[in-house]
Amino acid sequence: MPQLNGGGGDDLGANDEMISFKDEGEQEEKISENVSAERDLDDLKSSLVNESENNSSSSDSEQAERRPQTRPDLESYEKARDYFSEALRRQQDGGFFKSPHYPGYPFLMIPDLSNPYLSNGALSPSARTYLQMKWPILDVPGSGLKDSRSPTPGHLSNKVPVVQHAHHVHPLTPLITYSNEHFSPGTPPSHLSPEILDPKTGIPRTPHPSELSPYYPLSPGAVGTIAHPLGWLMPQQGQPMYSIPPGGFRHPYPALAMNASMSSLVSSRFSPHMVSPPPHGLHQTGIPHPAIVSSGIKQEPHDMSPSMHAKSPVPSKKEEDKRPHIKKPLNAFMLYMKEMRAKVVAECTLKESAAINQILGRRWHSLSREEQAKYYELARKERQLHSQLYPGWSARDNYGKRKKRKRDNKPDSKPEDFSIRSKKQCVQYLPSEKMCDSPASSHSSMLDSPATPSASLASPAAPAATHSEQAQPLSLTTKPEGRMHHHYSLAGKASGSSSSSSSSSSSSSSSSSSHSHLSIHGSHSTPILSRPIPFASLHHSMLSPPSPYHQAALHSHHALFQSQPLSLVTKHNN
DNA sequence: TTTCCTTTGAAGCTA
DNA sequence: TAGCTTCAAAGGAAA
Repeated sequence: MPQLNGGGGDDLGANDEMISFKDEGEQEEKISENVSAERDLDDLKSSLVNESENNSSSSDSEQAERRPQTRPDLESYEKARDYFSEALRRQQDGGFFKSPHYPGYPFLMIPDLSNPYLSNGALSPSARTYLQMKWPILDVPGSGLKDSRSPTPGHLSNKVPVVQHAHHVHPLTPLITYSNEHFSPGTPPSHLSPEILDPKTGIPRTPHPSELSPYYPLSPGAVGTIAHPLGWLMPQQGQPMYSIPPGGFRHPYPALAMNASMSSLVSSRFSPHMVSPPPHGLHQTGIPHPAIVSSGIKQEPHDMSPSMHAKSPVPSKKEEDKRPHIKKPLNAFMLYMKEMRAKVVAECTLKESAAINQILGRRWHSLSREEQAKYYELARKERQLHSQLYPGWSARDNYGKRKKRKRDNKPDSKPEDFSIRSKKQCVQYLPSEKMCDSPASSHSSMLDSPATPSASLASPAAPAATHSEQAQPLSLTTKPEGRMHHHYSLAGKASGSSSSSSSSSSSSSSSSSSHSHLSIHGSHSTPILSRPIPFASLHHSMLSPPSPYHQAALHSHHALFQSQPLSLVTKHNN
């Protein structure tokens, strides 16, 4: 959401972070973000179970009432115990699950990138500081850069026996593209070492390539030829986001080559003049930007041939096919999602990305404005880097690369029809009341999200108007159909006010994902201001002073949801 | 094997 | 310019 600075720039926007997702009747203090997150997960899981179990028989209210009971007492107890113990442990560990530490922004904190190490080989304080930042451009899979306090996978969660990559990945690891440290000839300082505990032996070990950041990963082939230093570049979660084709590193000691090229990369990125796009889609460093992928949507690293260019002026169809697919830079939420996904997965057995994404979306909204601002800034940097690496690239280039979704091929579907469809589909991942309240609790984030990253940076304060969507009763409705926004556009146009159409009944689902329905959930930033400001929003954002606002918002939020929440939750039966 | 689902945000497109 | 669409990640589920 565009930062409305008019209001004095102070954050009216950070309200949502103050709104914790609580179970019905839960009034106790928000113990910790972890706990609430755990609850979210639990709720989501429970709701999923409930929905499948109660799919066709129970009414919304019934289900809502019954829902808490579906959770066995024992399980609840254990979960609660786990929550607290986990929260306590994490606090003791330094609060890994506290908001990630982003003391500043990389470009502001690079005192001496060319010589990060002290004479004794230790990382200089300045360099260390830099490394702890997220460097959007330089992706250091070096999860090892993670805060030393970060728990190792082994103790992060006892629920997940397997190594959870993200756990030893620095929160912003995805953005750390390259680090001198990682490409230095020597072994990284112990405190930055990517060591992780072997789940079996408990002995620290060098993480497997697959456990490292996927952001700028090497191709499997490259991996095999590169020793430790480049291990930092290994994919984290199987599928590399950005791959380096074989031959990407031609230097016998890629680490050295990378190290040498680092300064040029850094300087080029932040020097006044732009860097001309490297040939073959490779950066000057010889490492392609993560966004470069082969022509296929999900492409393999080896698909990229040296002959491929990031962008050719007038490519023929054939050439176009061969041309590497330059992915869009990740936005703030995507960066956050990449970072947190593994954590969410680790915290629960839930594996479905759709469900996880819902949780992540809620968490995202629960983040403080400052925390979100960090991601926005990182995303901005990422875009900046992307634009520098691929000056001619446009998001349009990727249009049509994906196969059109079926729903897109239903132009004549009427809103009514659509709603029907949505009812059937939305159920699957809908966590019930929890999900419903999530939008309400979250609206702030979108409000907070800067229209432009720079704006957010300049004034992180969130626009007051945006808050409006908070506490929107309508937000309690369930999500109809994924991708709804595509369909909703019809309804939105017809109704003029999305809220009216979607809110009409509990059955009709509003989609948090629906852009046209933002007024309901307030999930999208940009258009919000133009839309009617909900009463709640006025109440929350306009009338409440920034500081007290959090409290007010929280209270309002709870009051609102306690008064009318679950009834609005609809269950769509398949 | 392909597409869907789900999330938010950025950018492109359209009227 | 407002509003809508597409794509970005991820991985299980469904077709």
